Amino acid sequence: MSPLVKIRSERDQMSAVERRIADFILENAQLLRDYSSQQLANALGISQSSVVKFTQKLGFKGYPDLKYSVGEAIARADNGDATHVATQAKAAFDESASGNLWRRKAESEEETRLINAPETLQAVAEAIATAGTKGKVFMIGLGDDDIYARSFALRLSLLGVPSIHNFDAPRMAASVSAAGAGDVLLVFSEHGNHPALCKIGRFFRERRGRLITVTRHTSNPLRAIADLALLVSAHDDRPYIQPVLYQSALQHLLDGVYVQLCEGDEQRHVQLLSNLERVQQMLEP
Amino acid sequence: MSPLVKIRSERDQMSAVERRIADFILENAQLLRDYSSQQLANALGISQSSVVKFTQKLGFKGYPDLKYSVGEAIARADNGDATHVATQAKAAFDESASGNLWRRKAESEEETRLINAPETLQAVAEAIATAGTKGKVFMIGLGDDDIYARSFALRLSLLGVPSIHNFDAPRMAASVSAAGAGDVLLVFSEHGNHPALCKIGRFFRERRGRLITVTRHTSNPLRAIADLALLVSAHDDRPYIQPVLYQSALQHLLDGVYVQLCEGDEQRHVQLLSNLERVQQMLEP
DNA sequence: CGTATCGAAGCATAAATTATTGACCGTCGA
DNA sequence: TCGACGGTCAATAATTTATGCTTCGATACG
Repeated sequence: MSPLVKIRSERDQMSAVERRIADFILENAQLLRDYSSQQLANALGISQSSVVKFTQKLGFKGYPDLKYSVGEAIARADNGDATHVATQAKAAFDESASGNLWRRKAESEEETRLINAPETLQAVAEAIATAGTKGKVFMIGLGDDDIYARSFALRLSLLGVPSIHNFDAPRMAASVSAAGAGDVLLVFSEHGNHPALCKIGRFFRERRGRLITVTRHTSNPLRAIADLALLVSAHDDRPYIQPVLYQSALQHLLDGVYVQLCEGDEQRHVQLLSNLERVQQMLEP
Repeated sequence: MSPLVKIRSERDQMSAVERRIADFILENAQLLRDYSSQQLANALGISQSSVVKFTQKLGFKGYPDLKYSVGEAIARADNGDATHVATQAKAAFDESASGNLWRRKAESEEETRLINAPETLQAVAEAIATAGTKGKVFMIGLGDDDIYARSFALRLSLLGVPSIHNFDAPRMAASVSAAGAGDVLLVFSEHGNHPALCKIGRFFRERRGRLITVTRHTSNPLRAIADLALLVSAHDDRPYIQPVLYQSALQHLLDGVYVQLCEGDEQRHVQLLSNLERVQQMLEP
C-alpha cells in the first residue's frame, strides 16, 4: 500500500508530534527526497529520534525505508490527493466523478483490509457460525448503524442463521438478558462511544457471550471491551463523502465475513444453496 | 532522465569495475532497495568507495541519491513488480479472496455505470431535489430492497429532504394517495415484477407524480412504467455472491446520485454542511 | 488524594552508512 | 626510464540512522 495512504489512514490514532510529522510528509512528500531524518526533525522542531520512531511504528524498517517508499509513491503519483482535488473542481456529474468516488472507495477498502487481521475475520465467521447452530446471534446498531445490522441479519438468515435484531438500546438490553455462553452479540457503532451500547456489551460479556464490535478504527470504549473487533478506515475531507466511504468499506468487510461463512463449511454451503433456491421460488411466481 | 537510461548510455565509456557496477544495477534494480553501498560492493567483490565514486561520476549527490532515483524509475516503469508481489505474498489466500471480491464489485460497478446515462442520473437528482423542496419524496422497497430505500432515505434526510418511507405495499398505497404533481416515488425492486409495487407505481403516475425505479437491468414490468429508471448490472455464477455484487453496484449508483445532490446546488450544499455539523453535535457529547 | 503504570518525547550515544583522503599500482606517452 | 594520470582500495572522517535511558505527563487504581 502506498505509504501516504497508510499514513493518512493511521493519522487519527497518532499523538500530536506524530501527527505533525504525518501532515508534513503528506503535504511535502516531494521535499522528503532532500531531507535527512535530522533535517525533517529540525523543520518541525522535534527530535530526530521521534522521526525514526514514527517510521518504525508505521512498519517501515527505518527512515530511509520510508523515504524510499514515498519516492516510489510519488513516482507512481498514487498519492490520492491530486485526483481528489481534481474531483472537487468539477461540479458536473460525469464519469470521472463517479470513477473517482469508486477509487476513493477502493482506497478505504484497502486500508480497512490491512487493519483487520485475516485471523480476526476467520474468528468472527467461526463465532457466528457456532452461535448460529448452537446458540443465538444478537445484533444491534443505532441510526445509520442499524442499516448495516439489518442487511447483515438478512444475509445471515439466508445461511440459516437467524438473529435477534433490535434497533434500540432498551429493547436490546432486555433481549440480551436471555444470552448465555457461546452466544454472539454484534454491535455496530461507528464511533463506539455510545454509553448504552457499552453497557449492553459489558452485560453481555458478564453472561459469558462473545462480543463482536464493528467500529471506526480509532480507539473507542466499545472496541476496548470487545472479544473481537472489526475496524473500518475511511477518510475524506468532505464531510458528505466520508460516510459513503465508511459504509462501503464496512459493507465490504462484512461481505468478506459473509463469503467466508458461505464457503467455510461444506454442510452450511449446501444448506445455503437450498435456502437460496427456496427463497427464489417464493419470489418468482 | 531516468537513472537507468543514463547508466546504460554511459556504460561504454566506463572502466571495468564501473561497468560491473552498472550491469549489476541495470539487472537487479529492484534489489537496490535493500542494499547499502557496502553490500553492493561486497556483492561485486569491490570496494565501497568505488561504488560511491561511481554514483558521483554519474552526477548523483551520492549513493542514497542514486538509490532513490532508481526507486522512482522502477515505480514509474512498473518493472519492479517482482519484489512488490513478493512482499505482499503473506496472507495470500485471504487477501486474494477478498481482493477478488472487490474486483468483481468493480466490474459490476463499471457495467452499471455504463448502462445508466449520466443524463438520467442528473435527472434523478434534480427530480429528487425539486420534490424535496416543493413537494414530497416517497420511497419503498420490500425485503432486501428495503435496505437500500432505508439507507438512501437517511442520506436524503441529512440533505434536508425528508421522505415518506414505507416497507409494505398496502401502507404505501395509502400514503401515495396524498401524492400530487411534482412529487417523486422511488421504488426499489431487484426483479421489478412485484404486482403490488407496479400497481402503486401506476396509481402514483395517475396522480401526476414522477416514478423513479431502481431495478436489475433486465426488462421488467416495473421499469416499463417508470419516468426514470436506474438500472443495476451484477452477475456471478455463485448464487451467494450475486446479491453482494448487486448491493454494491446499486449502492454506488445511489452514492453517485447522492454526491450529485450534495454538490449540485450551492444553497443545498451549505444546508448540508450545517446539517452535518448539527448531527455531529447531537452525537458527540 | 497519593501512587503505580504506561506511553510519548527528548537527549545522549552507539551503530550504521556514506563520503573523502591518501597511498598504491599499472599504463601510457615523452 | 620516468613522471603524469586514472583507477582502485583501505583507512578514516563525516554524516546519518537507530537505540537505550531518562523525564514527564496522563490515566488508572487503590
